[in-house]
Amino acid sequence: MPELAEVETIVGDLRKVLTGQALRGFSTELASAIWPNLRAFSKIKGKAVKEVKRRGKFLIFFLEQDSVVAIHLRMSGRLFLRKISDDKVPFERHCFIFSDTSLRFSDQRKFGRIWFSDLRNYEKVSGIAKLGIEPLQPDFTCERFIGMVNDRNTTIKKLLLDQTVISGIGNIYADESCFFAGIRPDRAVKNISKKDLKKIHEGIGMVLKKAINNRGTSMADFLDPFGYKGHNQRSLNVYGREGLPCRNCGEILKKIRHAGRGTVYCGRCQS
DNA sequence: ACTAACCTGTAA
DNA sequence: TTACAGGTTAGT
Repeated sequence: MPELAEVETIVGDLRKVLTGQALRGFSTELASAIWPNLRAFSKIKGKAVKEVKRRGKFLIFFLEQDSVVAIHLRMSGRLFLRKISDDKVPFERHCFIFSDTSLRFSDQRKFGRIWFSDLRNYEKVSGIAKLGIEPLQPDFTCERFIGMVNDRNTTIKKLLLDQTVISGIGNIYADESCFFAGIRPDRAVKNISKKDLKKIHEGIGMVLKKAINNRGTSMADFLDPFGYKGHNQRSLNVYGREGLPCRNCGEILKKIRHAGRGTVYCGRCQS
């Protein structure tokens, strides 16, 4: 479910509420989803949250004494802030307990993962170490993007979805970025001109910034830690709009399967 | 490079 | 009953 914009929304909310708060405990009903094991998580007790950050689609909690909790929500993961005494949320799998509030990890499909490690190892064990460049950081320049594309035998959508190249873009924002640039998602990157690559680079920034300003895209599932939907679904041009007219030219949008994912584009505006 | 697998639920 | 869902990984 959550891509960069949704994770950024969650991180921003959690940062305000949880920074400085001390953990009192952790419980789970899905031990197979936590690393390394439940016993290790007992060490979070008493440690306060120093910082909450995002890297790609990961949420990272930096705790006192060089401890780190990394979370990946995968497809159906959600995080909710609740009072300790509140009822369980639907599909609740794990719970971080603070002094008054608790952070509930809900995950219908059980794909989400939590890692508990230290500063020296958390990137390695969680997979964060393999992540590519952050698309909203200043070092993601157009020149660097063109350099990444260089010589690759792949399509633009596959490249955008490859977390080891650029981190945080998922199915929604890959399709939206391609629409912005007027490029079909299944175009081979070697056939894309530098001018068009520049438009894709610009599109990535525009699409992601707008989505963050809109607090994420809620098609069916995404909710922020307070249970509210994002509203970026109103700004989407292609994702989820197959069979509807293109907002730019009126042509009916097509849906294909590409990179193993549903892929929507306008056959007239995108080539 | 593509597919199945990980899971559950919903819609066609 | 089958296909598909915003993600990733381990297999052919």
